[in-house]
Amino acid sequence: MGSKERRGREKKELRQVILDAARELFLKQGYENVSMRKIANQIEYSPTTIYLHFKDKVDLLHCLCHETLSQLVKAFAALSQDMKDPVNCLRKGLRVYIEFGLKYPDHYKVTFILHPDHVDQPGQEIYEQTAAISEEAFGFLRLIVAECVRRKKFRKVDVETTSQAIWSAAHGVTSLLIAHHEFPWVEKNKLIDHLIEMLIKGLKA
Amino acid sequence: MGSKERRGREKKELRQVILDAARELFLKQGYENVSMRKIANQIEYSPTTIYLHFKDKVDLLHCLCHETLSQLVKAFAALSQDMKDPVNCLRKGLRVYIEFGLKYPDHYKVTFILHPDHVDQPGQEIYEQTAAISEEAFGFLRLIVAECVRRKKFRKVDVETTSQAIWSAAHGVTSLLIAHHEFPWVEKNKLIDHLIEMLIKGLKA
Amino acid sequence: MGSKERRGREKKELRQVILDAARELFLKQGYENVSMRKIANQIEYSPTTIYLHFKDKVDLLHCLCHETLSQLVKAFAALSQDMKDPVNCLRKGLRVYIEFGLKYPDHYKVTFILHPDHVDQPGQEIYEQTAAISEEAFGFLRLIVAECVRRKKFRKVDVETTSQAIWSAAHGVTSLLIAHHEFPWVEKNKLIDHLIEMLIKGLKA
Amino acid sequence: MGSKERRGREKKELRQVILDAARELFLKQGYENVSMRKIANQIEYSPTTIYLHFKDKVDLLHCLCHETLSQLVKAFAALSQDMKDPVNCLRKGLRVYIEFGLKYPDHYKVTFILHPDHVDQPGQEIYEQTAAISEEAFGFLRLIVAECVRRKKFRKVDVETTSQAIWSAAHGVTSLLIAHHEFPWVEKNKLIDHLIEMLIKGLKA
DNA sequence: CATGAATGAGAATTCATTCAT
DNA sequence: GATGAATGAATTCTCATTCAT
Repeated sequence: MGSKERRGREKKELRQVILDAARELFLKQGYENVSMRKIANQIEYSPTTIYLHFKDKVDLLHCLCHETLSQLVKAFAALSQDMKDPVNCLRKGLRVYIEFGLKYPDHYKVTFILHPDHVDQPGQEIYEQTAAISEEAFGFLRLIVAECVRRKKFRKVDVETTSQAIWSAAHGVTSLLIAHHEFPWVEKNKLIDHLIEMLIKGLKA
Repeated sequence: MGSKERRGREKKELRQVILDAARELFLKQGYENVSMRKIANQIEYSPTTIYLHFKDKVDLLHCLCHETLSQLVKAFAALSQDMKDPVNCLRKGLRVYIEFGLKYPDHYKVTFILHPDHVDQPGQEIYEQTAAISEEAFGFLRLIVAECVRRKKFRKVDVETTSQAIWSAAHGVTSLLIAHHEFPWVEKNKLIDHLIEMLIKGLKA
Repeated sequence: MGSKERRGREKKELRQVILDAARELFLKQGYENVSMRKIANQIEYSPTTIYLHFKDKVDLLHCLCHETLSQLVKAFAALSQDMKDPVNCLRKGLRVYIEFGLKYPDHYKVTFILHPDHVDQPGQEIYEQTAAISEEAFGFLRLIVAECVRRKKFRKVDVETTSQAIWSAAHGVTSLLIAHHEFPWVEKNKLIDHLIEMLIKGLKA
Repeated sequence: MGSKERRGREKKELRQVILDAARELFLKQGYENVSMRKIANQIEYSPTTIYLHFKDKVDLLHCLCHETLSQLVKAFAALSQDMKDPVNCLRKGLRVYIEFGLKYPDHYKVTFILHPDHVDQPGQEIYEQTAAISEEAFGFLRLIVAECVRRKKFRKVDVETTSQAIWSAAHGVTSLLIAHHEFPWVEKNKLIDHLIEMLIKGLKA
């Protein structure tokens, strides 16, 4: 039943196939509502097979997060290459961050929303990795804000405080949009743009 | 096993005891990871008893949110009595909101952070109630922003969009401060004030 | 909720009110699917109250059966008063029996279909009563058949064997119609009449 | 507790083991009073295991019925090969049916007696299957009756109605003999023969 | 590398019933 | 006579996971 044909998908490494399926399902149904069996069915392998590639369900999620955080970092890295216009760079960076959250709400939740206590287990290798890469991502923000200040695009604000405040605001929209579907939000992009512009205006020299 | 002693809290209404226990557990372990049985064990009653007070698990969550929102609404109502200086009123309002969250992180998390969205089933009575009171709370913000615009303290921004953006930002700090203790935050009040001022500056006429 | 108003029903004895409600519910939903609470809600009393009048759920059912069997016996008794035309009397008697079963399928099931083992507990007073009244009912059939033979309306068949065979046939339609809703039966009355006439024809002198 | 030894019946397909245990329990205690756990305990497997072989409890019941009906169909098929004397064929067919029930009372009860009707959900695959095979079995009876009429052995009765009436009668004896051991029946074969002859006489041309 | 079979633990929920009042 | 509060036991069913192969 099901795990027979394994329709002609390109020979991606199975590990990646699993990750992709899991991501898709977590996204559609939420981490807690996706069972290993569902993932297995989706990819037409047996549940057992997943355990050959991932220690357990949490591991799967962490790998997913790591993967996606890497993408975020890459996107940030690309962005901060070109710092000719640091304000625009910040603008774009925030967009990227927020959209990243909206696209992978479950990874976002795990990484930025949930209390780490019951998902992360400090001390585990994968946890350290996630923490590190997460810090790395924040570094870009700090960098860009610093550049804005250095180039007098922004008032002479405290870089750390400002970066944290900006992150907070960006996290705010992201998480609310993710968690509160039922609220009568104005058009999503309008909201996001408005917030970003407010922040930038509030910092302009 | 356990349901024998029921330490000296017999007087508190059982309903409230359940709500408190549920909130605490939902927070520590996440809504999906808390079973009715766990709640029952916590309060040293049988699982069945919970069903005498709440229709089901979702009902429990909704009641929890409702409770929190009611308190918040009360605080806002007091504030918006005096609108002489609407900008200051907004400032204070945001402070109130954020501090409310920091003071009652449990309530805040359950209401604004956890909120598994498959839990909302439009059409159910309790859903409408929560939606209504949530709308009521947000209404205060909208009111104040509108007043700021009307009195030309703010640019001619769209009131709804702006209100949502402000709420987002406020929620951002609140939730990050609550959930990410481990992050090397700058001094809490400094961060909060900085964010609030940024927002206000970004809106000034 | 619910047990407050107890709408203006005539002051039947509560016991009877419970019996009537239970009969109705058992009928509509089946014995196993009716909870004491459902019955209580129906009559707008508390579940506890039912236990003031009936030992337990099985007791309730037995009382119901007894009540209805009494009616059956009464109907038979009335019928067998007038034996001018014993064949017609048999015809009517079978009709009464079958329709009784179709009208009170749960009582019928308990009394005639289910293996007594797990519902009846020989030795209990109520069980003996039901057995006795059941035997009483069969007696009428025996009586009528005997009369048909005596008056040469029927061939010289063995009365006991014939009575048992007739009962078997009547029980057959009744129980199949009750238990096999899904079968594409011809019109119910047509089937019943046809069977009865077949039986009678098969016995005619 | 218990699921350790799994006495020497490892070879029988587990699926069949489950079916047998379920049949036995459904019979002794009634479908509604048998839990998946009870079945599991009986066979000394975990409840979960049952779900590897059957979708749910209803599925189990349906498979049980299907199994029984298949056997009956086979027996009928053999019989209706030779239709030289259709009346005699009917006689034999009824005998086969009744004796089948008496020989395998467990199968018979589950299929024809218990059958909680809320269990049938038209539209489900298994339901259609059961309906089909049930129809198939009944088809033999219809066939034979039709032949009796066609060859003027019987009056010009409605074939469908007559077939249903005959089945009803046959079911009647079978089920009463199975379920009501305690009744003072005349000699079993005498009763059966008497009923069959009555039916046939009642139909003769 | 992959799986089929199996399981222990636990999920939400409902039930018949009792007890103190 | 009636009830509100409470419960132990049971229900169906799902889950993450493991083990022998």
